[in-house]
Amino acid sequence: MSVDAPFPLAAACCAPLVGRPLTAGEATDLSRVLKAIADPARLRLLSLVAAHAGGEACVCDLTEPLGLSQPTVSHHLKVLVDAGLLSRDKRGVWAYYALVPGALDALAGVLTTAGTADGALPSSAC
Amino acid sequence: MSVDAPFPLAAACCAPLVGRPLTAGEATDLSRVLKAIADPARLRLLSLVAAHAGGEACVCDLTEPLGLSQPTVSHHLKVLVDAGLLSRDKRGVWAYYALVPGALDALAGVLTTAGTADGALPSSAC
DNA sequence: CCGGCGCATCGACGTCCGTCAATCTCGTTG
DNA sequence: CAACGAGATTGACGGACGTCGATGCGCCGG
Repeated sequence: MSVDAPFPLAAACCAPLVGRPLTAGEATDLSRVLKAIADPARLRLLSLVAAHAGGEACVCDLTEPLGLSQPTVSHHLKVLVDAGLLSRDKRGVWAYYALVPGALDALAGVLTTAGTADGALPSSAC
Repeated sequence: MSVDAPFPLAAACCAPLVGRPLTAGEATDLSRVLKAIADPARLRLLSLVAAHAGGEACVCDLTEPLGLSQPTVSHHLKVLVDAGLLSRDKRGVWAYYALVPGALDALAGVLTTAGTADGALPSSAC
């Protein structure tokens, strides 16, 4: 029951954080996604998945580089999936995780102080 | 004693998160800055300071919009200053907080999956 | 059909975090 | 010099979070 909003990033998107004060709801939604990546283990998981061959990796490929137990890695992966940053694809016995295209870029766009007036975000963000 | 690294963003900078696996130290440094903004109250503080006239605001301007007590607001501001995202300028009795230029953009650059190959970060990031 | 393997879930424990009331410091003002 | 006000610090409390061992669930090979 640790997840109530399946994709809070969608609500946090298009809220530039700089330029106008965030409402309490916008801040809560955005903080939900930021909390998902504000952890060393989950940051390393994201980079490990992104750097893996084919852009996807299974749990067994991630436990050893992190030095964490398999249930802990599975828990962190679930947090990232619930935040809309990773996708899960179960093929046979293995579960392959991959980056959701545009998710991290949308987050970066929210933090950018340039005001989204330049070409930093082509079309995948909103 | 809650702060040991005065500017962990400097170490986390130029670590793209995507493209090569993060080391444990890089992930810890980056998570330190992300934890600073992964809070609804601190996100609203950042947007309130940025949207305030002159780009700076004192504590008395921030307690009422947030609905939090003065010590709590002061605590959150200290966290943001320690993370290198806000600057504190005490003039007389009042303490004025302002955004550190380029800090949020550097964070956004770390999250961007484009590989810093485009013109998203002009020159202030690294 | 059954044993093994990959992964998710559950329950528990220790720690960290957000919040507040109370207090302290220190410029400003009368 | 004394009183006031803005802000920082302290101590304490409740809840959330990260981690693990044990267990449950599906899929595959013998």
